[in-house]
Amino acid sequence: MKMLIYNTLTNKKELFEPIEEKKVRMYVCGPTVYDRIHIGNARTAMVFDAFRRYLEYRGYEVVYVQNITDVEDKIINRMKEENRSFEEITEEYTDSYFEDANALGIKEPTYAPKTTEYINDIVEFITDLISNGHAYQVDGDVYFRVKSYLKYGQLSNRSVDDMLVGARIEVNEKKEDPLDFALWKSAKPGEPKWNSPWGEGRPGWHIECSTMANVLLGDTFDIHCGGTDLIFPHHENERAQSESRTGKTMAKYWMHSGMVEFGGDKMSKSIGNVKYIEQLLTLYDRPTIRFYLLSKHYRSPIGFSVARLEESKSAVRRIYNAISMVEEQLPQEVKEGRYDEEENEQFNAEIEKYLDDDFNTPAAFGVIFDMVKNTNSLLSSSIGNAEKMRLLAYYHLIKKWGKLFDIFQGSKQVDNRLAVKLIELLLDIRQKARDEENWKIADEIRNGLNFIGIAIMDTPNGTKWRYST
RNA sequence: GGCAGCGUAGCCAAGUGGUAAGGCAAGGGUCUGCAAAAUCCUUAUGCCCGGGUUCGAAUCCCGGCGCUGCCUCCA
Repeated sequence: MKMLIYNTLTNKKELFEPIEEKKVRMYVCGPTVYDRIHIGNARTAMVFDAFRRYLEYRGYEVVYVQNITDVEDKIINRMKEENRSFEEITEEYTDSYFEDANALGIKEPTYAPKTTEYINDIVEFITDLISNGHAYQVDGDVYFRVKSYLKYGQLSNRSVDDMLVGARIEVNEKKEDPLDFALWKSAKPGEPKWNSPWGEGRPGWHIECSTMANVLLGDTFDIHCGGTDLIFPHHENERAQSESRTGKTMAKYWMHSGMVEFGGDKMSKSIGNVKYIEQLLTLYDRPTIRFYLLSKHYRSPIGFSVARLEESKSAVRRIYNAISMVEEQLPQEVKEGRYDEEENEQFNAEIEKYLDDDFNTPAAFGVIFDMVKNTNSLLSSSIGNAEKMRLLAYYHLIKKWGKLFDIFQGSKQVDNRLAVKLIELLLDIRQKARDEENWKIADEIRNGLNFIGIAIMDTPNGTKWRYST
């Protein structure tokens, strides 16, 4: 097995070789808890969670760290705007993050460290940087000395000289150099604060990730992930801090997921095109949203629109229908669990081939649809035992990958016997109406059931029903 | 201006040297009392434009054009 991943640090696909043979340690930049998460936040979380699932499928033990940033300017702004306490805000949005992530089928990280619980480690980290000359204190602030880290700019492919040309660098007379960034900020009245050797204050934006990654994953770990918008300055600065402190490589591979674009504009708070996951989940189910987000390569930008979600909904339904039809037509064989192993292996290998190549989920989905097509084709013709075994090979394989990526739900289980009996009763009545060619009554029942989410299919083998999405 | 990347059918999207996967939509069948969120088939002599390399290019090189992200709020 050879797995390739695109490394932002080198701008090319590289053979993935974890530090420890069977273990992968990865860090994903998680949410700042000042608001509900939107589709863009969800993409990053979902893409790397899916990649984690695949690594686990491939036999790696994955230590997956995704932080919760609960100290940050945006939280403080929100505090002021809403006149609420710091704790109220961070607790509310930490809870809502996990609620939304859970609803999307994103697995719990191995560790979900919060900045506020690592203040001592952060202070220690900064102390080390000051003592080895990479940081300096001015009044109650501490800044990182960018020019002391020779590789600064390597991750984001820019030179220190070019950065100085940019006009957006904040003028701050306390800094030795305009490029230097804050490790520790002294507290202003009313802001959350912690004690430190430099006085009361709070950590800067980047230091918490460096610290928590170091504590939980060690000086050098395998993969550092996040959205492309974090490459600069966030990841560049994290790397500078960490490597200046340890003198070692922080992360072997840097993976970045593309942005979600809304109407040609990036989904940012300032534009106001926010689609909260909370809202989205009332309109589309989890498999549809997951399929949508995973149906484009993780590194490319993805357009967000109702049309795209509708497409995904139809596509997922197609997979689901094929699976359901096999279960309906071959219930006994499905239970027995036998299938054509050669056929299964062949298609499985193809899916793995694509996923091994920089986690190409859209290409892998293509293979699933090939199997769906084969399944439907076999189902609609009279077949012998060999074909049946092929059919079952597809069935089990589609279910396997569908489950791994959670892109379709299994048959929706009916948990209400009374409801089922009522549906069956209505279908009996409808059948009687149909026998008498009373189409008005028959259609009324069909439309009525349809309205409450029950789809009716008249087939040569009788009337079938299923839940529609 | 700098850096990274993108431009493939009506829409979405794989493919990065060997002759264009897949999805949605559409059209035509099947099924049906009519239907369906069911199913089958069909749908790019061509991959932004112009050169070049090659037996062979969507794929590599050069030059354009257009688009996106980042350049201290961002996942």
